[in-house]
Amino acid sequence: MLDLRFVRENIDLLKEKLILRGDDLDLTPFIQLEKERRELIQEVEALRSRRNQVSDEISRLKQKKGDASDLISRMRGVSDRIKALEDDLKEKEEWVQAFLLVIPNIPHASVPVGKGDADNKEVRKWGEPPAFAFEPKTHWDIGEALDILDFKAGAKLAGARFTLYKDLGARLERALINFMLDLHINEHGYREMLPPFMVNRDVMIGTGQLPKFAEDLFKIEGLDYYLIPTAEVPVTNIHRDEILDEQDLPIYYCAYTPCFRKEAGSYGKDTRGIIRQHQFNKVELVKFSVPETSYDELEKLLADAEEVLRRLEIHYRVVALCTGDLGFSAAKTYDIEVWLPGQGEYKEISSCSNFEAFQARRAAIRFRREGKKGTELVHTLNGSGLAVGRTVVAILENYQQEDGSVVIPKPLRPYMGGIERIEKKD
RNA sequence: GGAGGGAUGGCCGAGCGGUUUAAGGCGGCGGUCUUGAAAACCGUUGGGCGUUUACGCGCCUCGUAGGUUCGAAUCCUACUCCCUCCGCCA
Repeated sequence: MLDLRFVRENIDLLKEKLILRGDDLDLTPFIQLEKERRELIQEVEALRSRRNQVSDEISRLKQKKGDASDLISRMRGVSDRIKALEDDLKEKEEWVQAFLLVIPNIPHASVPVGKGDADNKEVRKWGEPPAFAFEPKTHWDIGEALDILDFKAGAKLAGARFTLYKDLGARLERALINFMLDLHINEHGYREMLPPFMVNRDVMIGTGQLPKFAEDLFKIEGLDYYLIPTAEVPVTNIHRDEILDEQDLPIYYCAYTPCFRKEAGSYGKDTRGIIRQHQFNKVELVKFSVPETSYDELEKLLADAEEVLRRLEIHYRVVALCTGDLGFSAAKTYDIEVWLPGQGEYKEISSCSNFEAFQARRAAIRFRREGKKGTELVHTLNGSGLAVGRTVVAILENYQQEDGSVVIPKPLRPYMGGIERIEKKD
C-alpha cells in the first residue's frame, strides 16, 4: 500500500509509474472522494469538539448542583447529527482504503523498463551447463523411470498438479529442505521459524495477496483461514502491528513451509512434471530492514539464495525483472533462473524482492530510531532460498547419467545417509 | 463440544455514568545532588488521523463491532482472543 498523502500529492507521477507497470488504474474518482473525506473529517470533528465542551460544562454544573436541563436539551440531537456524518465518513474511508489496497507498488529507479519477461535484464550467469554425450531427459521421465515420482498416484489422491514422491525422491526433497535450512541458519545468520500453514484474512492483506488475488488462494470453507501460498505471508506478519527498535534491525528469518497455490489461469503451462504444482515445498528468506540499507540487504539476500545452487554446482543465471513483469507488492525483484537440460531452458527457482514500505504500511510494521520521536515504517524483503521441488527438478536433469541414474550432489550426501546415486531398482 | 473466569498505556495495576486531563507503581528518558555511580528528589513518557510555514490546536484510541445516554473505560448486545476445569484427541 502506498502512503495516502503521497498518492494525493503525486497523482501525475503515480500515473506515470503505473503505466510503466502496464497498469491503467483510473485515479480520478480517488482524488474527489479523498477530498470529500477530509472535508467530512473536519466537519465531524468540529461537532465532536463542541459536544465534548458542553458535556464538560454540564458536568461542572451538576457538580455544583446547578440546573443543566437547558444545555442538555440543546445538545439533544447533536449526537444524531454526528452519527449521521460518521456513517457517511466511514463509507468514504472504506472506499479510499479499498482503493489504496489495489494500487501496486512503485518500481525502484534501478528497475529496467519493459513490458514483459522478454524485457527482463540478465545480471549474471554462474557456472556452465553440463555437457551430455546423450540426449538429456526431462525430470518427469527420469523420475518415473526411477520410480521416485508418481504422477498417477498424485492425481488419484488429489488431482492434477499433485505428485507423490517415493523412496529416494521423498528423501531427496527432505534432504534439500534440511540442507537449505542449515546453510542459511548456520552460515548466513538467519533465525529459523516454523509458522502456521494457514493464516487469516488480515495477514493475507498485510503482505498483499488480498484483496486483489483471492482467486490464487485456497480458502478453508466456512472459516477465515487461507492456506499460505508462501512462507513470506506468515513470516512477514510476525511483526504485524509492532514497533521495533532500530537496534533490532536488520532481522533475518528463514522458514520451511509447504506452499499452496490454485494456479488459476495457468492451464496450459507446465502441465508435465513437478514444475507447477498446487502444493510444493519452499525454504523462504525474510528480512526486515531500515530503509537506507534495504537495497544492500536485497543484494545480500540474493547472494544467500544463489549460494544454494553454487554449493550444488548447478548452472543458473540472475535476471532483474522489468517494470512490466514486477509483482504487485514489489519495488524491485531479481529472479534466479536455473538451467534445466531436459527442457533446454532456464526456469525460475527463486524470486528475491524488496517491498520497501509497501507491506510494512499494510501490516503496520514500524520502528523507532534511537533518540528520535515518532515511528517509521520498516522495509520488508524476501526471497526463495530455494523452491525445493524445482531444485529436485534441477538435480534430476543436471545430474542425470547415461544409464538413467542420478548422481547426488556432494553436499547433500550427508543428508541422504551417504547415498551417492539414485539408481533403478530391479 | 460443555461449564466457569478474564482482556485497561512498554509492563504491573486502580477505576465500574460526569474536573479522570485514565490514579498509583515499575521501566524508559531528561535533570538536581555526586569525583563517578547508586540512592533520594524533581520533571517527562504511547499510537493514529485532521489542520497549520511553524509553534501549536483539535479528534480518535481502555480486546473488536454495534447500542443506550446531553455525556461511556464504566450500562446493554454480539463477536474475537486468552486462562481454568470436563469431554474428545496426535
